[in-house]
Amino acid sequence: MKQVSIKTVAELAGVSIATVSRCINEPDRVREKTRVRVQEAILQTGYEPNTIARSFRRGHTNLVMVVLPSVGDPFFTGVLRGIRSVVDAEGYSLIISETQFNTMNADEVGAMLVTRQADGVILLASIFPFGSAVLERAGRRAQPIVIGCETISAALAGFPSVHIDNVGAAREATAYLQAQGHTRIAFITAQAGSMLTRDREAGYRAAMEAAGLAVPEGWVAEGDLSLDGAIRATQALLDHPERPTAIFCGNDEMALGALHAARAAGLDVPRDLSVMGFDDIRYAATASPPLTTMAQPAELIGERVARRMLDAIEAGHATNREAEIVPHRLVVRDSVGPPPS
Amino acid sequence: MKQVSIKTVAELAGVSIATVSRCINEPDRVREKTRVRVQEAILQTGYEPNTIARSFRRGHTNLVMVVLPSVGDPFFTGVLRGIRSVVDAEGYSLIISETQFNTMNADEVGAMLVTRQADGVILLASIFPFGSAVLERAGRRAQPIVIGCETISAALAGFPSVHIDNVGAAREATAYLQAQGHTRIAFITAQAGSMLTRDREAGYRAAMEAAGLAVPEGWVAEGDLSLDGAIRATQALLDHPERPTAIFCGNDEMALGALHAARAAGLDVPRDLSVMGFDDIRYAATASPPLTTMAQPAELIGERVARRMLDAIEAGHATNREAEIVPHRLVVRDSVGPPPS
DNA sequence: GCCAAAAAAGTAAACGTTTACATTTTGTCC
DNA sequence: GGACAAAATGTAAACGTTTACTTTTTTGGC
Repeated sequence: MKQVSIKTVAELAGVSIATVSRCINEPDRVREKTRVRVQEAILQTGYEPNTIARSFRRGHTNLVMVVLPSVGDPFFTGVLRGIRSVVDAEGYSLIISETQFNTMNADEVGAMLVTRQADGVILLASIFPFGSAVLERAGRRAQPIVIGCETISAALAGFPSVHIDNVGAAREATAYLQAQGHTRIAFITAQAGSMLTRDREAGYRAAMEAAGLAVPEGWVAEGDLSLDGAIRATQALLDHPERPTAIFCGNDEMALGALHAARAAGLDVPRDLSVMGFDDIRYAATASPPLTTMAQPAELIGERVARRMLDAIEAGHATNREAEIVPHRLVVRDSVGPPPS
Repeated sequence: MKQVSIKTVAELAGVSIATVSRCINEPDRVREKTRVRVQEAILQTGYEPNTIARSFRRGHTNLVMVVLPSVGDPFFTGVLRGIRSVVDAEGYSLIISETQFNTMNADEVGAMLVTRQADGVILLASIFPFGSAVLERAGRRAQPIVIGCETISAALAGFPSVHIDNVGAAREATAYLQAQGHTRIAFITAQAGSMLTRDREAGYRAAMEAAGLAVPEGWVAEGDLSLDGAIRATQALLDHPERPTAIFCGNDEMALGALHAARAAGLDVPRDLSVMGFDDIRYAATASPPLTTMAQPAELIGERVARRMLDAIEAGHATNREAEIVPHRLVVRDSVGPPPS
């Protein structure tokens, strides 16, 4: 069956295809009488403009690509919600690519851009190697990349970015644990090599050093960013010869795992062990016990990132390449208490 | 700066554009010597094929649209992972549209298809009104819709679908609660009008009726599919003059909320109250207490749905319009026990 | 009713690819 | 080395829009 194109409509309405196109895109420029005739023809034929042809002609797709570790991570879900709220309003759709916490090949991202599949790319996950290919190409085309993750942006001065001060926030979280009396504080990080919790680990270490506290070998455990990984990491920590009295987790998902592992080991949180999270995902408040955590404004980050992306697309290049720092906030609930005496 | 097109490459390599195109798409059909010359020209110019032009010419986008309530719902995250695993391998990308648990306007879905923005649509959320427009148009174009949710497919005989037997599964879950000795079993459903838990509610009611048990007014509470909604619903249930001894939740997210509400009310689960979930999301096993739930094979559903979508795209029409039923499975953990005496 | 200006509509090219068909080159066999 | 088939390459059209430019029609003032 043949596609009904603008030509079909034009013939039925007895006008030229240009007029039909104008009826759709700038109705003010055509006479009322013709307009209704064309409208009728459109209805009658069931015509819908062919998006591909339109994109082709216009040179853009109205598609924004988002690269993130996983849509299932509640933190990224929040960021995504923010992104969606702004791009939706402007008629853009989202192509979502998940790295599953691996490092995405930069060439894939570059290809996406250079290949014009998307009008821009929002990077919430680390890609590798950063540098030459992507930068050069994206630059040459003036196609926008906006970043929503500090550790990436650090490596990439010159790209617009939106994020919290991860180092500072982690330092504050650690300091809060110290203020409760803890001196034996462990940290659960992502797998080695991942950049996702790198700054948080740095903040943790800085706070420990500032307080003159040691971080023995083994106190920084790899939790894989997952529930299961964190359960294993917590078990290892509880078996450590110098068992910590508090565990600071690189994200809330892992904190949920730590809570479970502690419970499974017969420990009461926070009486026997304190657990601190990071992100403030929606499950944090209803965890048992409710999780004390460092909140990131996920949705706000998403909104800002998307706004800047759209501005850049509009302008044809990134107008503002600065890093924008959004506020973090300590949320005190019940998973942190004084250390056992 | 002008876009590097196939023409640029052709000129540099001293061949026609057709040859360049062939080098890319059917390299066997060009002589070794020419091929390397063209390859060099491609490298030298940094040429990448323009995806839009290619899609335009080929008539498809290699994009599949997925319409779902929310990517943040762990059940749908699982389905999505399954979908992605199969479409990735075939070079398709995913456009994801979230309805946020509202009913999506069918016209939007129809437009997406008819407009050729995507090669097919996978429907995991209800859209409304189902019928005329979408059906007719999708049918006319032979553009594929595949459904991964029974309550939609029920309304839509004739579209391929993959799902569990929701009614049966809910009946079994309810029967399991009855087998533990419960007679006062409540149900937390989605908001009124939502189709998402409709069949599960039907299964619950059927099991109650089969056992000759009453379902007093107010025992089917609206939980909104969210943590907060379920917390409110649970509170209402606990205040009910005929307080139930077990609560069966339409999905695990709500069961997590119920667990929290019970704890907040000073109740011990399962000693004072039993809670049964549905889906077996990844947080179910680490909840406190670990959640007894009816598992759906989320990832499998995703894989099957995607496979059928791709087959349909390939064939140009849905080859197999049957509903495919995948198995459910009761997962017994610790949130259900005998009723308090 | 005529004229100029403004508004409306039409014509045709262009976007970058792929591909049917035509042409040229290569290889093989005698 | 000539004839012929097969392989390689080239030519040009087509996909459905949008839009710069041109032509036609309408409007309004006299």
